[in-house]
Amino acid sequence: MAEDRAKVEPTSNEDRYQKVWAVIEGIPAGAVLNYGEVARLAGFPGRARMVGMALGRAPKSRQLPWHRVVNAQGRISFPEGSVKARTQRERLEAEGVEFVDGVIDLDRFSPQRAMDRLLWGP
DNA sequence: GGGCTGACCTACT
DNA sequence: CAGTAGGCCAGCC
Repeated sequence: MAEDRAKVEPTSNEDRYQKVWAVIEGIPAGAVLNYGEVARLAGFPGRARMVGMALGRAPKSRQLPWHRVVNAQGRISFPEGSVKARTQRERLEAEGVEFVDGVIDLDRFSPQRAMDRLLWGP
């Protein structure tokens, strides 16, 4: 019946956002992930845009480390010079993330590398 | 319900 | 290296 059809899609969008937020909360300080990677880790490959939505709709009470999410080119996805962009950059640099020409080396500042630094030092 | 937008990505030229 | 094209899909008219 119609109810069975409804159960084919058990997860609501709210649930999807919860998964996305959980992944973002798992990004260690000093590391960044791009939107597509967050989507993939949350179980939604190819849906990078959803991550942006989830971030925008995240409740303030959640205190997400939203600044650790950048785009696939390693650049901040807010208009350059905007308050948000500057805030994000400041927070990242405070954690040791380096910008070269406004670009972050995603490989060098991946969560994996961050964990390595934690264990082995810089 | 159709159309547009957007904190995006990959692949290809 | 830059620029384009197509894919993606939840919100919001």
